[in-house]
Amino acid sequence: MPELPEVESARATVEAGALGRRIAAVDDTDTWECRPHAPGDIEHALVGRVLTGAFRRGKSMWCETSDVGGEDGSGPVLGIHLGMSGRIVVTDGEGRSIEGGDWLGGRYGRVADQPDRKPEWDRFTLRFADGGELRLFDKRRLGRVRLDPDLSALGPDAQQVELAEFSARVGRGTAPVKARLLDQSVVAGVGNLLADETLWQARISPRRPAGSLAPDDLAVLHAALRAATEAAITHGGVHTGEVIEHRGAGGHCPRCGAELSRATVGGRTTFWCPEEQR
DNA sequence: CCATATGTTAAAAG
DNA sequence: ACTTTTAACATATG
Repeated sequence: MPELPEVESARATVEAGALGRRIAAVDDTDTWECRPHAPGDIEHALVGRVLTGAFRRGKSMWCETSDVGGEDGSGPVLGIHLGMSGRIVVTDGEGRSIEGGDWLGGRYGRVADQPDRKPEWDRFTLRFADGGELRLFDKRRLGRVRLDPDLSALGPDAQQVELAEFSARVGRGTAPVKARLLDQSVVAGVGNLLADETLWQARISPRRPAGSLAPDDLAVLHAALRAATEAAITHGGVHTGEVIEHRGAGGHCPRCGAELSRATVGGRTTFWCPEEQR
């Protein structure tokens, strides 16, 4: 699931439910997701501390920490990447999950049950002194947890980048514009589905060389990215995009009815409307 | 067995 | 040297 909107929901969940709770134990024994740390490294860094803030840039999120009663951010930083299938679950002392965010009516601190998940897919766990937990469960195991992550290679956040910088970064090169949108060092946060939705909204072909886009094209693309991102956050995920539900064999454009084209662009399966997207 | 999957990245190619 | 593409990564599912 995770593209920028899902990571933002995860960040909001951590912010709403996990801050200020004393960390009593840590399971960091998955040496793949916690690489290059050895088992116990993250545990020793975090036990006895509390999370003091949850932040995000693109698809990367991180939590600042402190000693109990200490100054916010004085402890190590806990970096989390959800990979292809990772999700965050925060539970209260009774085992009920806590969700935060501006989606589905904008209720903060909502308590809800967590659907289908298997315990063996838990890859990393913080156990709080009150009995609750913060878990990363990740079916495909491509997520990552690490201390003091290096985020210097990330471009500006796709939700916040302004038009001038967006145009300068995206509107150059010979690669297909979709490949540039997917490049996290150009702009951070756009994944395969959000790219397709954005390009569909902007009526721009994913195959257009990025450098061929006129300033007006880039302005439309920028607006479409902002709109698609905001809508996905509000509606609960990138899968709620207008064209996303039509991605698949025999899918048709929900605007004009033309059959969607399918090809690999930027290394990923891509759907677009051959009539409207030029 | 083959293809597919909402991500990242090292290596190869251009 | 810089940009672009491909393959590999670990795992599940149809």
